[in-house]
Amino acid sequence: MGGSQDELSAVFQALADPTRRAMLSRLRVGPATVGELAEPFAMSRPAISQHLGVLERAGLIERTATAQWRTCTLRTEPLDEASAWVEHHRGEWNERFDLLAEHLRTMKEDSP
Amino acid sequence: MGGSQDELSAVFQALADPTRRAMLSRLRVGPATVGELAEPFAMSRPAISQHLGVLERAGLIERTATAQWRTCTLRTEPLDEASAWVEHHRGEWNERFDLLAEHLRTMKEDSP
DNA sequence: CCTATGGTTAAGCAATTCATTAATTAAGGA
DNA sequence: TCCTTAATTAATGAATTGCTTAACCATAGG
Repeated sequence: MGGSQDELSAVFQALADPTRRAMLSRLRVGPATVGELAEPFAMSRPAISQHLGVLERAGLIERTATAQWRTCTLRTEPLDEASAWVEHHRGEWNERFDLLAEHLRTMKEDSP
Repeated sequence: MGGSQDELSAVFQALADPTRRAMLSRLRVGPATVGELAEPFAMSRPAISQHLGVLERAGLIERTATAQWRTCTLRTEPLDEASAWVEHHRGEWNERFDLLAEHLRTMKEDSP
């Protein structure tokens, strides 16, 4: 099996947890420190750190260090593969929708 | 706790395994018996049965019994929620794309 | 009834997941 | 230097996952 398969598994695995999904939702607004990400959750910091590790290993976030803070940034590329898989399995109508989506995506790539 | 009990988590968890994804891909072509689904995999029947249990609990398949065969059918509804989540987190351009998708979806619902 | 076929259930095991607390690293400020 | 803040690493433990083999259930057909 290719590494691409495992990548996709890692992404879906990362998304299979409400805490991690909430973290990604927060990061959609913009980058945040670990403390800011931890704030909504009644959970120890090491637990937060481990969740961020899962997200980072799946390629869904990036952690950059400035002083004693780690700023986390959302990375959406891995979601493209996940999206492609899901959309491809959503039935007959969606197959036609996929073609439109791909067309629009191509148009976007071709534009500045 | 290891298990997340909400529906969306169960769907992503079910998709986080290459064997289960391959099973769903096979079912996209049409219904299949457990034996037919098991055929591509070097894996015991109980293992197959357990994977199908995960898919069924996530709502992604339906198992109906006729004689001694269990026919499995793909159910795509749970993928809608997963798709919505993923699409919603795929960045700025995709937000605009979401609007288009929703518009098309509405048009589809309004048509016979 | 007996037996083969198609699947599931039960029990067990190694590996992983998700959480904890305690210790550690690293930077900033009095 | 000492102390606080920010976050990670280490060690631990309970629960879950993904697989196995052995036993079981249900149906079809001599």
